[in-house]
Amino acid sequence: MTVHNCKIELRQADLKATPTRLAVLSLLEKTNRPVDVGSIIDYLKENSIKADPATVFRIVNLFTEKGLTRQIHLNEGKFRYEPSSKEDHHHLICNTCGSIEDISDCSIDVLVKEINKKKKFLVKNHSLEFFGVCKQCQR
Amino acid sequence: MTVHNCKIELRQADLKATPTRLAVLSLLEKTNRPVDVGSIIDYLKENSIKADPATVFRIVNLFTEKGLTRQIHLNEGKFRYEPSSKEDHHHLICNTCGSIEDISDCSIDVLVKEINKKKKFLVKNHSLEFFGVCKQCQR
DNA sequence: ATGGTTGCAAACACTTTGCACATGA
DNA sequence: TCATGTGCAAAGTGTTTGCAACCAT
Repeated sequence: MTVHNCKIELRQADLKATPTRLAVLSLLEKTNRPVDVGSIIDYLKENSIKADPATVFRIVNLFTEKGLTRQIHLNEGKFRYEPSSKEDHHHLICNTCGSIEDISDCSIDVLVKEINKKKKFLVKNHSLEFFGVCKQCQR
Repeated sequence: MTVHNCKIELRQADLKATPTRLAVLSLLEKTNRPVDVGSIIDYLKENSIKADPATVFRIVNLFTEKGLTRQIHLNEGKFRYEPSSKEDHHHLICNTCGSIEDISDCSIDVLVKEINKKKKFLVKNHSLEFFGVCKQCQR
């Protein structure tokens, strides 16, 4: 996702395209794992974009509100964010090395339908994460 | 779960049965939804058991470590705890009224097996929560 | 020009930690 | 008695907020 594309994406969400927002969005787009605010700040620093933590929190909250990103939680004490341009998926989190792998072919829809029928509960979204040991760490 | 049973449970986990621990454990056992530390402290206050927040955090962490409780996260900024005596289950969280309903008949095992086969990832545990609108709030 | 965006400082919520004292077994 | 549990105070994260200055459109 180029910076130009990010600009368009921001405009479509009715957001001004400031340097910090562009940087955050393109970082999220290009990183293949959910990112927390701390890492975003580090990344910005490395790229000589100075931004206050408060601003970054405001940005990710706004992005999430506008549907540009998803807020996810991997049982840490903090939230992570990933672009909602990625198709709906879930994660395999390795407790040993901390790697995060995506899985997308999740047949959760069946469950959702069943819940709707049995419990009359209208599922809007769900979180599903798997914790364990990745292939590399198993030896 | 009686206080006496809680004593036994604590002893089995190699933990001294102090008044605060007994109270926390029996609260968790008798409450039918996952409880956060704030609520535990409120409950203790109401029952004139004075306990420092630090102590309560230590207690739930110890309980979780010893396998007496499970730590769960419902996309809030904090953790909740439930007794692991309850069979493995998941939750339906209503975004409107905040109600939390259990669902236990979750056919996730199939998924877990598939992940193991396809990705060679060894799943130790998983989190699965559904967010949406409960029956009552749908009108 | 002006309304949305940011930096700064302060505050907040949740959680952990060190240490001295207290207590259950 | 003595290892273990607790209270208190302090500090550490992660996150939000108010306000004045700033900047993208």
